This record gives sequence, structure tokens and C-alpha cells, in this order.
Amino acid sequence: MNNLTTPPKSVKRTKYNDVSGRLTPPGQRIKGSKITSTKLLSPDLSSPPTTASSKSLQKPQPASKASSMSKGESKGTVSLKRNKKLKVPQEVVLPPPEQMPPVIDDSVDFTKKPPYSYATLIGMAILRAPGRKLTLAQIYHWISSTFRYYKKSEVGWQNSIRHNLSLNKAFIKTERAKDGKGSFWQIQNGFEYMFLRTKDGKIIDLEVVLHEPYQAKPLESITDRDSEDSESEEEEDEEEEEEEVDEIPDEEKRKHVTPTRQGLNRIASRKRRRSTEASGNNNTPQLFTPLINWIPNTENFPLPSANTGSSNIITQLSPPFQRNQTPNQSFNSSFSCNSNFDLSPIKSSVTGPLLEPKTPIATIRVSGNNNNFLTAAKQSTGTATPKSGLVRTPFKTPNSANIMKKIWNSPSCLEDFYSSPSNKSNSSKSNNYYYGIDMVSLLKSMNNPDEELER
DNA sequence: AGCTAAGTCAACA
DNA sequence: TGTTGACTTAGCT
Ligand SMILES: [Mg+2]
Repeated sequence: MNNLTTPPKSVKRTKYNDVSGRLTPPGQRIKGSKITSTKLLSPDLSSPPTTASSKSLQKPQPASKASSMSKGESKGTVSLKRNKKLKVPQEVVLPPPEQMPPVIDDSVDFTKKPPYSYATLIGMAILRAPGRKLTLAQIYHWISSTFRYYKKSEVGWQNSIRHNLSLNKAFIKTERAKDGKGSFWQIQNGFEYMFLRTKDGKIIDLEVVLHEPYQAKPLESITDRDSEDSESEEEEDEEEEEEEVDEIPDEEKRKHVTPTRQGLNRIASRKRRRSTEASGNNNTPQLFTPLINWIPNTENFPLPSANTGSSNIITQLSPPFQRNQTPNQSFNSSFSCNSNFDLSPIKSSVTGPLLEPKTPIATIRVSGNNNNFLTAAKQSTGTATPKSGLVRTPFKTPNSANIMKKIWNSPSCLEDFYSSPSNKSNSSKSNNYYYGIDMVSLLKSMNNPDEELER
């Protein structure tokens, strides 16, 4: 009789048996995630219609429960099959919400949908919220204020968000919000990891991310292995399948996380070589990484409230801003690279007082034959006009106990426009502009967070 | 060809 | 604001 009374729903449930709602963005697959598990998540999680039952959701139940559930149809087989797909809670150590890695809307084209699934968007928002809980309206707000693509005025994606909150068992309603309007949404304990994603949809290892001083991308490209660059290695770096980068043991990687001038210069050389090969002529200039003079400045760069011990990185995301739109700004060099070394302290010694790039830029010496500087030295000065559009840029501070505190900027959003300011007597150009960004006003606005950044 | 994650539209409470 | 279903799409095996 159980067979007969098994509601159609219980059959359909099999298609919702994945608690995660699979957060992989379209077109992306998770590969090599270490977090996959073959354990069963109780089918109790699968779609109880009431809040009460979803509250009972806790840890995965033994598989035996599952078979009782699917008793009607194909018994053991079904539950086994489910076993394979279900994701299981993982204990992850999360930093406090405000120290989560920043989520950056760095797409050039903001009519293009960001590469995150709705579930991931919701999860990212909640993980960064005080108390790790948000109301629906707050979720809308986070998403629309983080990604230019999502407009408050459009209802389609908001419908999808609601749909997702309901459907995805990792999102649970908790207490009623004060403001009357709905409840807080939280992430079911143990499922936070599902929402720690890179843009590629890969699950992030927070341990690594939070300790990546520069969030510099080309880890593999700038290790010292590179120095013996044979020509054969040519094709396997950068945008290739990174299936092969593996060989560097984790320890090793960590060690090389901080880009060295050498490493970066090697990248520059490679780019030059390629450019030369591509263009046929060999007048491509050699570029060098910048050496920046650092001076203390606590006025423009107050330290975030000292936050003990661990060597996490505090990240502030700048408000959305536009690059200086002055057409035809002069530049001394043009160098596009995936790494974020521009304003980073390149120097190998990282100790010192609170440091920052000598405000701003005026003293960055550019040009000349001195290899210590980003000298597009041999390259003629040119002009360029920054692209329009809002961007944000992260400002990161190592939260370490020692005095190596610095603030630097990793302007990954600037990859489409790299130019250094001319230090020529081109008086019409302001020194404040670095890579098309008015650093002074940007930083000021960060320190005066009074202005609302709605959209 | 079937399966699954994910997105869209929409009824309805 | 929240739940649910029908339907679609894309990638994988
Ligand atoms: Mg839910």
C-alpha cells in the first residue's frame, strides 16, 4: 500500500535530490574539487513542503532512510544512485563576513551576465553579511549593488532568486525580520562551501585565497622554474588548459605566491617575445616591472581596525568609479598583464612601517633606461583614452601583527587599460591619475563612506 | 538518448 | 514574500 500511496511527488523528488542545486555556472564544470563526496544527503532534505521540516534539516542521515523513502519504486538501486550525487556538509573555517574575499564586478561589458549561478550569488551575499543572514530584499540589494548587470527595476532575476531560495535546500529561512517583511535567509550549516566559488565555478579553498598576498594570478608562470625557459614551455602557460600546472607541490606554490620582480619581468619578456614573433618585427620594447617608492601615509590610508593575529588580508572594495575619461591621456607604457602587480609593493623586503605608494604616483619614476623602473623606456610615449564604465578595485591590507602593513591596490579591473602617467612636463595631466584612475579621490571616497552607492 | 544543473515564466498562497 | 510546477537549455556520458 505504500507503493500505491507513494505520491507522484516522491518520484519527482529524485530530480531535486541534490541539495546544492549545483552551483556551477552555465558552461562550467567543477573539476577536481576536493570536496565532492559520495555520501548521501537525506532525502528528507529533498522537498518537504513545510518550514518545520526544513528546519529539521541537519546532517546527512544514514542511507537507510533513503531507501525507506523510495521504497515504492526501485529500492536499493535508487538510493544508491542518489548517493552518488548528493553533496554532504563540509566543515570549513570561514573568516568573519567582512573579511571574505571581495566579489568584484570586473566584467568590461555589464550587459553580460556575471558567471555566477543564482545560488552562488545568494550564497556569496549571505556569507558576507553581518551575522551571515539576509532578508530577501537585502539579497536583492547585495546582488544589484555588486553587479551592474542586475537592476533593481527588473523582476525576472528577482523571481529566479526567490525560486532558488525556495528550491535549494542549502538556503533556510530562519527568524522573522524585524521590519516585518519576510524572514532572514541563512545557509544551512556545513553548506557554506558550496558558495565559495571562483568565476570559473570552482570551489575556492579559502585557506589559500585568504593568504594569497596579491591574489596574483599567474602563480605557475612566475615560479623560478620559468627562468630556465626553454622554448618548449611556450605553449603551456597562460590561457591554456591548466590541467598540467599541478606538478608544483602546494608548498612550492605557496612559496611563490608573491610575485617577484624577476618573475614578473620574465612574463614581460615572454610577452615581448611573443609579440615580436607575432608581429614579425622586433622593435617591441622590453618592459620592466615598476619599482615604487614607498612612504608612510596614515592620513589617506587609515588602517582598518587592527584585527588580531592571523595574517589574513583585509580587503576593502572601492566604490564604483569611472576612470578618468579625459581623452588621449598620455602614457609612457602600455602593458597588459593578468597579474595585479601594478601598485603592489614589488620589493622583496616587505617590512617597514605602514607603507603605501608614495601618494599618488607623482614620484613613480617612469621611463629611463633604468631597469628598476617600469620603463616603457624604449617605447615612445603615446596617448590613450580609458574605456568608460563603472569599475571597482580592491584595496588590500595584510592584517598581520608586525609592521609590514601596507596598503596596496590590485587593480585587476584595469586590465583593459594599462598606462602609466607621464612624468613629462605635460602639465595638463594630473599626477593623481594612475592607470586612468584618480587615486586620490577614490581613496578619499573610500574613507568617507557617506555617499550612497546604490544603483 | 538520457541525465542533470540551471534558468525562465508563472500560478497561487 | 515564498512555494511549486512546467518547460527549456546546455553540457556530459
Ligand atoms: Mg530553501
